[in-house]
Amino acid sequence: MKRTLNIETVKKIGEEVLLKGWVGSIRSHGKLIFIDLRDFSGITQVVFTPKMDEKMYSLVSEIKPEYIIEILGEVSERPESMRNAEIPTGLIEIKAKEVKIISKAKTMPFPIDNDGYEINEKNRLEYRYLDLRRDRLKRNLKKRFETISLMRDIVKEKGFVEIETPILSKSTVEGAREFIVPSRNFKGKFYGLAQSPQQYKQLLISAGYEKYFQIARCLRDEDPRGDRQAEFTQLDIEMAFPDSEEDVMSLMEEIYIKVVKEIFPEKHITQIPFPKMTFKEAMEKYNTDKPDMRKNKEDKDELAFYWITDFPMFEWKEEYKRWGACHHPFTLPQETDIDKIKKNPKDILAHQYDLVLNGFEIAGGSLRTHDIETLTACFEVMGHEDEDLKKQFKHYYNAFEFGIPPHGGIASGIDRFFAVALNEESIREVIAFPKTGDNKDLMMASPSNVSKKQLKELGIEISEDEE
RNA sequence: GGACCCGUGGCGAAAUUGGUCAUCGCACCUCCCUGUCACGGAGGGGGCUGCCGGUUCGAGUCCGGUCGGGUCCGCCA
Repeated sequence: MKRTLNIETVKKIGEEVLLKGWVGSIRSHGKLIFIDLRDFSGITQVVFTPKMDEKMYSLVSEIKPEYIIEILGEVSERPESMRNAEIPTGLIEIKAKEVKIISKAKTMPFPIDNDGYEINEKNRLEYRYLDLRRDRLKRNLKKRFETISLMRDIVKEKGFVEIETPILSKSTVEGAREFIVPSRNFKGKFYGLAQSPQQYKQLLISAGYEKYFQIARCLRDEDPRGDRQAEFTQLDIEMAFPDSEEDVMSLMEEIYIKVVKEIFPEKHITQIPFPKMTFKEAMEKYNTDKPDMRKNKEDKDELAFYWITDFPMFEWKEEYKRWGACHHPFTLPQETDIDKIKKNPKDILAHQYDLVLNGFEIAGGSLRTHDIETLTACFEVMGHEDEDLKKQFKHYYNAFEFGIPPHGGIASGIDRFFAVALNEESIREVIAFPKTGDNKDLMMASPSNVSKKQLKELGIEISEDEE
């Protein structure tokens, strides 16, 4: 007999069904026993009485919470007074005829039938596979999937093509610290894990893939925060021949408006079209480049999207005593006079824009430089020696020499969006297997030691003295 | 790299100024219960208070260190 999902039972009153799932609460009244059976679709109440087969009935007393069981029974409408309006299947219940225990379960180390906010995260992360059983995380991850699915549909409709780019990439001096991966074939050399698909997507543009997108995994070896993980997901977009920044911004805007309308209908957006503010104005008025522009901060359902534009091109990096890119080195300066760029880096603005939501930066993008002279000037400002630069970005320069159209794009950190949209304080609540504040995976106990053999193959020695 | 917060049975919390205070709820085990849906009732087991050291006649309660978790700054092109 084919299995019926819990949610489908309401359509099968009077029919015999086979249900499979996890045991939730068990309410025994002696002879009459109720079990809430849980599957991915929802919960159904199953009733056991002594009328059923004697052997089967005695088996019921062995069932404990979180056992996985199979129920053969009849869907029956509940008498008026016994209906439960709280659950979608509250109108019916299953009169059990047969029961089978498929998998037993130890007692859970912490409750999973609540939201789990009060449980120490150490425990939740160590037993993440149990933590994921709770409704809150199921709901979050379902919404996450629905949103990503819709995002794909929207950009696909507009002719964008999703292309996967390498995770195993190259380490570069600019940007976030990368995780590095030792090469076995070339001892002493390392890959860098991609901190974003930035260069790849620009090269795809040069190759004529005019509208690119990717639900892309990015990795950065920086210290995490409540809104940051070493490993996170971006909706990454790039397009050739944009008429202006507006082309990119309006696309991202359209995506988020649709997502809110269809996936989060209970939410309302403060202002459409999304208002714009220059970086200068934001810093002067709010002393931050990601101001929280909600009108009523008590309102859980308010989403205040805001564009911050006209970022400076360069910023002084005190640590290295040189100029660095405010966004990234490929950003197109608003100044076309190369001499001015070199002479007054601090005054140069960039064609760069960030999307802010309730005080969180949820997207950042720019038009990119597409002529070698400007690109070279920018690198010179940032103090890279010419030779050094050519080595680092050789492929990039070469590609430019073969021609690349004007282009621009944006990347949206969707974990952050989900955290805000799902009223979660931390993005860990919208990621299935997140890591701790020092990038440990408590469940897998990673990072971990590797064998001497593995190290030898890689030509790596671990020094004994750790200072 | 830095600052701050937290650490009591499986989970969550409580223990006046350091002195029978290791308590409560949930969970767990046993028994009773035919209409519950956070079922109800009776009884029971389980901790020496993250770890190490110090102060004190005496520390869960004070001090130092350490380990673990969190928040923030740095960092995050």
